[in-house]
Order: sequence, then structure tokens, then C-alpha cells
Amino acid sequence: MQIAAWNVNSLKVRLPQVLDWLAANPVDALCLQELKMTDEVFPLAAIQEAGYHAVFSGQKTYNGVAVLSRLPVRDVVCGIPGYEDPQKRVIAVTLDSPQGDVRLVNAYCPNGQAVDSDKYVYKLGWYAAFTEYLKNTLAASPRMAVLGDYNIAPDDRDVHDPAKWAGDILVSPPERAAFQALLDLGLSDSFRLFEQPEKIFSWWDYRQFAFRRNAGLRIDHILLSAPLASTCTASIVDKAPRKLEQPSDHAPVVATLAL
DNA sequence: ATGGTCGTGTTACGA
Repeated sequence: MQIAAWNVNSLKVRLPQVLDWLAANPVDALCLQELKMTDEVFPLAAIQEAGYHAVFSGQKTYNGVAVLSRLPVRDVVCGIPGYEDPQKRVIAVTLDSPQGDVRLVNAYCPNGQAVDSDKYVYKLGWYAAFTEYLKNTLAASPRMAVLGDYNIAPDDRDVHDPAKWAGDILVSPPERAAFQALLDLGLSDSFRLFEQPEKIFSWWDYRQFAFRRNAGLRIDHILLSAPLASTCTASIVDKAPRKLEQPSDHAPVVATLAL
């Protein structure tokens, strides 16, 4: 089984790239973030023609998440139960796998803008609620994967220039502590289960030729509960779509499970 | 050097 996550920064603009990518990478499930569209205009027909089911939680202009899956999904939960939030950032599903159910939680975590901003306060509060939600989900569904754009680079290895970024948004100690709290639930960063080349990132700013300079951060992650981590045979970032014309600023991340 | 480039939807805002 292969599961993937990709912040597409507008599904309207990126739909052709998503369909091309799925044709070349027929993963079992693809979690999308930043749809930037309402549910009324979600391109369901095109995705079904590509052989995928889809569930989605969109909104106008900002945010929006979807799960595309080869298998039917059930028990769809949108948002963080008990945490009121007009921003559509989370959708969870259960994959009906022949090798047993897998719970997928797809998240577009807040960016935070700057460490002295209201959005930073929102980000840390959101992470506290998300952590509690994942704790409860994990108790009910031991085979859980959490995929998406975390907007946190967990370690200096995940930053192209750690000295330049020190203390900034996406790397600040409170944000890294919030990420560590997820790991402390018993989750593993699938990417770090394996030896990896240096300077692997998943996001590059559109400005200043950041991609050409590989001036990026690794902020898109696939976290796995212990029963799934023990089945994981690979976890990679696919830089190829970032090289295309009119790319998303994020690259897809993919984990392979021996299921 | 506080810039720059996207996407959405207006001429600002979020990332």
C-alpha cells in the first residue's frame, strides 16, 4: 500500500498535474491540502474517471482538504470534533483494506505567519486540539497515519539554512515542541525511519529562485502509528512535480507500507 | 536589503 500527501495550492490550477501524477504514481490514497475551492466545484468526475473515490471539505479561497482513494472509504470525519473552526483543515477516513482497516487523518496545519502574530497563537492552540484529537483517534484506531502539510520543519536537518531560519515561523521551539508532542503520542516520522540524503525538502518559496537553489524546508510529513511504522518500507519526497510549469510550491510525499 | 512570487479575487491578503 502506498499513501501520499500533497499541498496543491489550488486544486483548480493543479488538477491536470494531480491527474498526471496519479497516472504515473498510482498510490492507494492521496491526501490533498489547500484546495482553495468550495465543495460545489470539486472536480469529482475527473477524479472518478482516474479510478479514485474522493471525499472533501472545501471552502472559498483558503484551506480545503480532500482524500482520494482507490478503495472505498468510510467513517468520514471533517474537522477536529469539539474544536470549532471555520477553517477547513482536517478530514479523516478509514480505508477498507483487505489487509485490515487503516485510519487516515489528512491535515492542513496552520502556517502561523510570524511568531509575534495572532495566527501564531491560533497555530499553537490548533496543534493542542489536534494532538488531543489524534490521541483519541489512535486509541480507537491503532493503525493510524497522519498525512499533510504540518507547517513545521521538525529538525535543523529539515531546513536549508538553519542559522538564517533560527527562531522563525515554521522552525520556532514552541512549534517544534508541538510536533514532538505528536511523536510522543507514539507516532513516527516515516521519513526518518530510513537513511536519507541530506537537504531533502518538501516546500520551496516561489520567490528568489528558491527551488533552483534548493532553499527549502521539509514541512510535509507522513506520521505513522507503531503498527503501521513496522510495515513501512520507504518514505520519500517526489520533487518531480515541483519542476513542472506552474507548480505548487509543495512536492508530494509518499510512504510505502507492506500491506 | 524587510525585498521577492503565487492564487484568489479584487486592487488586499494569506502563504
